[in-house]
Amino acid sequence: MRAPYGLNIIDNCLTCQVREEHLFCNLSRPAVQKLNEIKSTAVYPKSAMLFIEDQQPRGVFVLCTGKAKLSTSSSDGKTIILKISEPGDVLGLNATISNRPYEATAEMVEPGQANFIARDALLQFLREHGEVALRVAEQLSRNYYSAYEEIRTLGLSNSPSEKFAKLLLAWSGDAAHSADLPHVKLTLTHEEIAEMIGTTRETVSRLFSEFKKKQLLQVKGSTLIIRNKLALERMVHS
Amino acid sequence: MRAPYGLNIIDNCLTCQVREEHLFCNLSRPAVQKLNEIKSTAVYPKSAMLFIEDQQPRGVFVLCTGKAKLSTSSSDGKTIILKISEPGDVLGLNATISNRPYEATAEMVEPGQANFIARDALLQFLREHGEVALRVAEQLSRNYYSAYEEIRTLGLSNSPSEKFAKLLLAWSGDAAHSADLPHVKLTLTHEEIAEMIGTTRETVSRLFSEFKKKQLLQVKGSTLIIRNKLALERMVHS
DNA sequence: CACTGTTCGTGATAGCAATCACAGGTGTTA
DNA sequence: TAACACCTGTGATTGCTATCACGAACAGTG
Repeated sequence: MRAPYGLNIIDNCLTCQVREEHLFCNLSRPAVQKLNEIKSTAVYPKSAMLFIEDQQPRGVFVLCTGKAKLSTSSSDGKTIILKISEPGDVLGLNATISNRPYEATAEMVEPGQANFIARDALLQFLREHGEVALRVAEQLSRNYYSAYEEIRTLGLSNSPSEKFAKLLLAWSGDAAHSADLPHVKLTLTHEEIAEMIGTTRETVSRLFSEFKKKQLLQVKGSTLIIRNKLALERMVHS
Repeated sequence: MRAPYGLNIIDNCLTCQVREEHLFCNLSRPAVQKLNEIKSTAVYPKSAMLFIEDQQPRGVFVLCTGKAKLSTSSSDGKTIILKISEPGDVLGLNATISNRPYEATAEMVEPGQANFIARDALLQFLREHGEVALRVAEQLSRNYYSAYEEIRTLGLSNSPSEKFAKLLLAWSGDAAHSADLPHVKLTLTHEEIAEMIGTTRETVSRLFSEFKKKQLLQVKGSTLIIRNKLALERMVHS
């Protein structure tokens, strides 16, 4: 895994190509310029920690390439995964804005690149560019919504099968379709899936078996195929 | 309950006396002035709905007096209570900022008074007063943190007793102490408590019995006394 | 290729909490 | 004061899932 990190750094990933809703997109020319001055780009290997729960916030990370896992854990070792962040996501924004400790740990699950913006520089920047502060508010609001969804999932659906179905549907949402069936690349272990839906590894294993038997899904190597999206939606039925 | 609502309207509760962290506090003179122009005050009876889940956001409510219950529910009737809002809290901010449907229902559990600020006026106001936009970001960030805590509670602690202990500790946090023991006014039904910790009414009843027997708490009329805070903290042990 | 560590599948068991059922309280209205 | 609606306590039962236990599959490494 000692690949040539440091090579092929994407020059300017703040100007995003991907999704419109991202922070730092479609900004005024001077704002973009200033951002480029205060950001610094780095490349991270797999399982690198961008930041760790309870650390004082140093600043935000804008993920350019790769994926990062956001998780939190309790004193007795139990862990929950809150989100798998994709390129374009801004990590550590809440902690940085409110100057509270990072509420989660961000760990790269795939090697990738991220821009770092130090807290002081960011706040200064926001004060100078009021337009962007509102964008930050919107981003925080989106963060809140996804946290909120998480609460609904954990609080309202008690059975693991329901939560598992919900997760599969979320995955199939941003999946490639081939022959009309959504295909998802399976990058998480059963253990990690368990941490996402608040259950145990064994239960996830059994859920896979059960869902395969019911023709809801199919696994080919590391590719997961959703075979009956409708049935999954009925299980969630909310 | 047909009390003389409309009387005794607190003149200007936006300028807050209570807590410094509240939005709309310590603003510049012109900002306060403008706020007073665009707000409108109303009085709500018990169980009045300020807004309902999935409605298009009309604007934000700043609670002046009384308490409001924020809840969300699934199609099969299960409900979770997210938060009991106190005077000074801003309700509906996320939905209003991001122009998505209200994510929860806000219902008055005690009669009270609230200021309403319509969405358009608020956004206009924020654009004109960049200073406040950052404050809004901070507020959203706080909202996120409490949502986050909720996730941790629901996701990391599986047993109802643990969650119940956590709730009691949260209550005792802002409680009056008499003879060194925290006293809490019990305004919620067991049903509602159950909805806060994601369990059933019966289980809450049993938890009360169990905790009484273990000398952890005591109930006198509608007053709840925490008798052994330390033991509760050990149960949560995080 | 043997070795080691991780991931995965699945049986057996036990315990906890949801569910159902019902009786005793409390408060409110006519 | 009677009637009613709601809240509270508690028993009995059942089902689900965490836990323990083990072996198989797999990947990386010397």
